[in-house]
Amino acid sequence: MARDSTRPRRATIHDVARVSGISRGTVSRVLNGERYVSDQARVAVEAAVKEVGYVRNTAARNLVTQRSRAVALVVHEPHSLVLEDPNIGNILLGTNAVLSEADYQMVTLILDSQRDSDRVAEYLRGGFVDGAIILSARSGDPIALAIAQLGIPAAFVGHPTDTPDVPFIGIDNTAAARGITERLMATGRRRIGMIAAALDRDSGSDRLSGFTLALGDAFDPDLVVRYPLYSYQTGVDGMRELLERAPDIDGVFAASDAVAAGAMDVLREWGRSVPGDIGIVGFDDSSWALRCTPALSTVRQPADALGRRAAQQVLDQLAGAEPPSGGTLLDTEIVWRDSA
Amino acid sequence: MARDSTRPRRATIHDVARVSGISRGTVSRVLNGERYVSDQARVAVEAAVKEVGYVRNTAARNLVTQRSRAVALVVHEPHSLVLEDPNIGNILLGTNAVLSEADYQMVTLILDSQRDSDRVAEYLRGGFVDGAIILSARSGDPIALAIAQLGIPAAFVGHPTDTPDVPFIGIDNTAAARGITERLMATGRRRIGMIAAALDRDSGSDRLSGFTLALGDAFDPDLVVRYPLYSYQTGVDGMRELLERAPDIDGVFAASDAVAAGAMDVLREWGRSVPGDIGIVGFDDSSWALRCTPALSTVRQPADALGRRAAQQVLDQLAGAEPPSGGTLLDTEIVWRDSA
DNA sequence: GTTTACTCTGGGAACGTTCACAGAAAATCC
DNA sequence: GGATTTTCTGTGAACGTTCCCAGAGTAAAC
Repeated sequence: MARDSTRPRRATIHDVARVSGISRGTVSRVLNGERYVSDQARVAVEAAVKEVGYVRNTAARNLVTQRSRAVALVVHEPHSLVLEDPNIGNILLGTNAVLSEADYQMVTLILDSQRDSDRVAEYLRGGFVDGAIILSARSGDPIALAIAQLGIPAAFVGHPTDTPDVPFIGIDNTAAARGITERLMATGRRRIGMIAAALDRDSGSDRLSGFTLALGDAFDPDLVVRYPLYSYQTGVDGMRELLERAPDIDGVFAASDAVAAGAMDVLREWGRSVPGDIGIVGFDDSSWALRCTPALSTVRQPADALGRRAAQQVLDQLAGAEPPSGGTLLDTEIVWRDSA
Repeated sequence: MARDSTRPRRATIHDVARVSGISRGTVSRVLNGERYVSDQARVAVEAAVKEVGYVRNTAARNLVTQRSRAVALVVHEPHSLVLEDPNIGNILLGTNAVLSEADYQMVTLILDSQRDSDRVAEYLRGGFVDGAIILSARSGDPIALAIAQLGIPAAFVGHPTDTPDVPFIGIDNTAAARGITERLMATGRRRIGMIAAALDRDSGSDRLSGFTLALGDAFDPDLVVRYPLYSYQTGVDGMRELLERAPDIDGVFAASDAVAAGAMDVLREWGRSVPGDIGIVGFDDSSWALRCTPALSTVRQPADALGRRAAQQVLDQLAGAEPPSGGTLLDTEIVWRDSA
């Protein structure tokens, strides 16, 4: 290619050594801010670095130090969900913030199919990254096993793992769901239903468990409808089904804010007032919540903090800390607004 | 750290050579799928690779080949917008799909402040990546200049650049806005307003230009309200302002779907029927559009394709192609639903 | 004044690949 | 059957760092 011939060879540490009249070893020490360097040498090196426009070659350094200063963020979700899920973006930002502050790169791996899954294992084994943060909704994820076997510093975001060696950062979906359901019950509702979703994921099944626990004896299995996805459409379909099954329903716990939004639109359509006729609560405190009319009561999930904590956990392991067995559950918070 | 002592040294190409009884050079040829390797040697090497669990050391390869097989995705947006913008996620997925198919890594750099901007330039110069894809909403972005100076293979997503050397992939916001406005006029509306947003970005100002062009002599500056962000709240505030200024308004072009959603909720509040009393159109064809009632007529923006094309453009340059001067504008499509 | 400790420097070796080259072996050509 | 081409293989060198060691100089301790 034409541009290669015109682009000058990049300056190396040897150029800096030559120009500054200081040995390669000392230049390296200056570059890494080590002790035992005279001021005189430091100044000379810094001047030479500027003069020749030196910037360190990452590959060479990685080769000799046997690390890459990069951490993978593995997003193991069907592609469509990556966009739907209001938390993933925040987790990503949190992770990125912590890593870049520690001068680490974030390498994003988005994978869907089984084929990809093998590819990822390959990367992780290949030393391309020093550690990994895995976003995965399901327990028993094949990636989990690969990570545990590799013994690479890692952390899961989202749910307890089967592998005690790999720590996780998550929230207690069961307790949170129970909490907001109890709060809904405390408003005096008698016939409370749930639009459950994503029961193949821990978050989905745990939220249903929490709901069941809260209701106790008052639990009526007929008032639970089940759908595969956390989505607006799930809310639309689920609310219709609930209204047909139990026209006297007066409270609904929607498995996510998006679900709640769909449900509220159906309620409006059916002429039921919220919170007058029926109280409704969601989960996530995503941008959906404020956009509903009336504003949605929901559980705030600290997505940004999840990402930050996971990144920090990996950095700690990289610094030599033992990974805590088990994991960390971050606190959720009930945000009570006007929908119930 | 304890785990280091237990973790065995990783197998190298030398181990493969030793076990297979084939020389290092030939092993390398097998690994890279080069010609001039006997079947016998190939089989022996493949067996040995499996036996010792060999996986190539990326750093060593990068060092000698002088490339990293990684491309940076630079997202230059305030953090909050990264989440709000319905297109960024799709662009990211498109980019990721193309890169990973070509066996390239995607390194995501999200930056906000000026400090970060310097850091990114440093990475790009440091050979950490072979190329870069830059998502930037504004022309005149400082990153643009840095990229152009570096002469590193790159592509912009989103808008024309000031730097002719760096190609861009975008859409023609002006033409698209003009198109949908004309379509709205064709439904017989007489008093059409616009809720304009993000006029500091090319997309925002171009959409306003398109609107102005479409209306021609019928353009009434009083019927344009301006807000800083593409958001639901902008739609709420903007629609109220328009209704106060011109109670007889019968058509609205909202600068984005989110804006349109906010506007529609205000219209419902004010008792104006859509599309009976007033027709409304948006922009993006994001998940907002279908979620509105009635479903929103809007302009479909091929976000996934934008990401794909940009990635392909960078890969082509990496393969030796000359970057096209100027750029590529992808087609948009009017999606006509029920809101107008 | 000798030991001991600390500070600073330079250069060899190594990290794990790929590439270029030379030469052997096999296939093809006249 | 010799010359030429093609296929295949092994080895030395290089990529640009960091780490380690040896040694020189200087300061502190006895």
